[in-house]
Order: sequence, then structure tokens, then C-alpha cells
Amino acid sequence: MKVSREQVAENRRRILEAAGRLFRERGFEAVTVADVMKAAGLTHGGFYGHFKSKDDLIAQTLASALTSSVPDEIDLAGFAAGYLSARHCNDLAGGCPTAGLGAETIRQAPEARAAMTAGLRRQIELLSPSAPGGSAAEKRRAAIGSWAAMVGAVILARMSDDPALSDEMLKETGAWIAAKSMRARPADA
Amino acid sequence: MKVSREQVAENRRRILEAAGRLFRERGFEAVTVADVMKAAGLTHGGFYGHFKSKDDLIAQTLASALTSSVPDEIDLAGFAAGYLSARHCNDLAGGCPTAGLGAETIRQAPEARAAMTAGLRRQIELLSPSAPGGSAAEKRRAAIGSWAAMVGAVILARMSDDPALSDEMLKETGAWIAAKSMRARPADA
DNA sequence: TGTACATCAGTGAACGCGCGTTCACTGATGTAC
DNA sequence: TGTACATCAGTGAACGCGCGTTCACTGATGTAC
Repeated sequence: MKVSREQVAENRRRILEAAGRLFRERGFEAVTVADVMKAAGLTHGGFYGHFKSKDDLIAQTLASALTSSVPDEIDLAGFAAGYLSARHCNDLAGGCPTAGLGAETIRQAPEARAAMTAGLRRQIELLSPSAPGGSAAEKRRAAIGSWAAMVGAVILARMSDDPALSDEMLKETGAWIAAKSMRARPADA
Repeated sequence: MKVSREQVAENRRRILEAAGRLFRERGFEAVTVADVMKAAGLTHGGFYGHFKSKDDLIAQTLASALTSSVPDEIDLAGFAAGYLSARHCNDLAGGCPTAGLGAETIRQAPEARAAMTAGLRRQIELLSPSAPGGSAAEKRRAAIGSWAAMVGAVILARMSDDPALSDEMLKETGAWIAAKSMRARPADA
């Protein structure tokens, strides 16, 4: 049955949200179109009224997940503390799309990679202002290094089957990033 | 037809090597059992004479790839330079299994995760001795932070569809790790 | 050392299953009058 | 404003395909004598 224009927009929004959570939780390939539609409260046949293909859904889901709830400015130290928390590390479905899906996106369609690349650029620019360093180049370098370390630490912590090692990865990476910030600020300026 | 015992061992070795390259290049799910056997110069039917299942192959391939060619000791600075080189970043099939498959392994069987966890432990212990710091704890922290940054940087550089941004990720992360090492050594000791 | 034969690694056709995608149909929506 | 009907979002059965896995068969290996 036909539904109202508002309902169409709402359904599309729910499909993207369900896909965002399921993809982060299980990866692109292990999630089926039917899984996504069911999670959105619809049947699988209607999928192609909203998206051209599963690849199209992947690209649009990434673009949507990476642009939603991005603040205008953040503090690197505070952001890193939250990012490297056990809470964020354990929240596969609701966590950072870059840590959850970045590695898989390498083998995805160009549109998906483009969405991820745009997200990476935005993240570096978001972290740079509050990053330690006397020049813009130094701040950008610290933002890039810190971001690489955060993403790597969460991936490695999630990969480990030993909670103590996971915890150590997160805590020590956080301390390492923080140590660099504290030491660098007065010395480099 | 039956083959010699030596040939059986050689075939198994070739299956693991082919699987290692294909998995790193395309990911676990996009590579089929038939792909692996064909790359090893065999037909797919014989696969189950060597491995219990595809999951078993994944776990054994990871264990094999992570333990082969691991040196007794390395220098963190030199290792990081090679790891963050464009050559290594572009070599999906022959590159680091952790960067190529670590994120995917999160959703794999316990045996695969166990192999990766063991590899992570070995890597931290391998990097710690040459890491900067006045105490063993500081050295281990620097090894963990550096390793997280290296893995994260290679994943993000591979994810980007802009070669300039990829290059910047690798170079700046390398400079960031190196800067920390140089500054920390005399100050912390 | 040579021979007979049981063993079993590898072959390739076949199986069942689940996936992405299509399509005829349904019935609420929203427009034309 | 009310009514008639064309539109089209969503439904669910069906499609073709490729996957992991199985199995009857083959013939070289390697052992028993």
C-alpha cells in the first residue's frame, strides 16, 4: 500500500539508521538487505524503491553515519578520553563508523571510500585546533597522529579476546597521547 | 590420485600461503574456498582433506601469517619507517595481517581472534625493548601507542581515495611517533 | 630387490542454502474536477 | 468541500546465482611379503 510522503522519508531514515547499526555490528557482507529492512520494520521487497543496490545503501549509510552528530568543535584530550573508553570500545553498533567499518571500506565501491575519505578530512580538521603544537602544521600533525592511534587502539582492543589486554591497549594509548600533549605544549611553543 | 607425504605438506603450505595473500587482498568473506585452492594449484574438492572448514582455514592462516618471518628483535624507529612506507601501505596482499585483517577478525570465530591476540602480544613485546622510556612500563606504553598509531595510520591511508591524504597520514604519523621518541628519551630518563 | 595391492590425496560433479534482485499485486494517498 | 481515480510505496513470492560442503571415483603411493 502507498504511504504518505512523510512516511517515505521516515522509512528511508529508519533504513539508514538500521543499516548503520547492523553494518557496524556485523560488517557489510554479513548483513543482508532483508536484515536491514526487517530492522527498519519493513519487508525486503521495498528496498529497491529507496536504494539502487546494496552497494548504494553502503555508501549512503556511511555518508549519513559520518555526517550525523558531528559537532563544530571539540577538545582533543576530552574527545580521546571518550573515544578510548571501554564504553565506546564495547559499543560496536553505536560506535565510531571509522573504527568499525574503515578497514572494510577499503574493498568497497568508490562512493563508499569517498564518503569515508570526506569523514577522515573532517575529523582531522575537527581535532587540529585543540591539538598540541606551536604552528598549524604541528597541530595538524598531532591531530593526525592522535587520530591514527585512537582508531588503531580501538580496533586492536576489539580484536583481542583478552579483556585485560584490550583494557591495556585503550588506557596506555590514551596515556601515550596525553603524555605527548602535555610535554609538547610548553616545550614546542 | 594419491600424492607423496612431502607433496601433501607442500600443498598445505601453498594453501595457507595463497589464503594469506587472498584474504589480505580481498577480506575473508570475498575469498571463496575455490579461489584459495585454485591459487594453490589444486581443485576445491580436496580442501576438506586439509582443513575442517573455511573458518578453520581462516584461523590457521592467521596463526601462520602472524608467526612466519617474525624476527627476534627489531628497532622501533626503523620498523615504523618501513611499516609507514608507501610500499608497505600499497602491498595489501603481502602486508601486515593485523592492518589488513585485524578489524575483520573481530567478527570471526574464537580461534581466529585467539591467533590475532597472540600476534598482538608478540608485537608489543617485540617493540617494547627499543621503545623510548626510562622504565619498562614507559617502554611498553610507547610500544603500545606507537603500534596503535602505525596500524591506524595504514588502515586510514588505505581507506582514503586521495593519494595525497594517504601520503600525509603515513608521513605525519611517522613524524609524530619519531618526535615523541626523540623528545622522550633524554627528558624521561 | 621386486611385486601385489590396500591406502588415501586429489578430482570434479552435485547438493542445499541463502543471498541480491525482480515483479505482479495491493491498497492508501493525494490530485483533478 | 466532496468525490473518483491514477499513482506509487510497500508486500511477499519467485528468480538466478554462487557459495560452502559432500561424495563417488581415480590412480599414484608406499607397504607387506
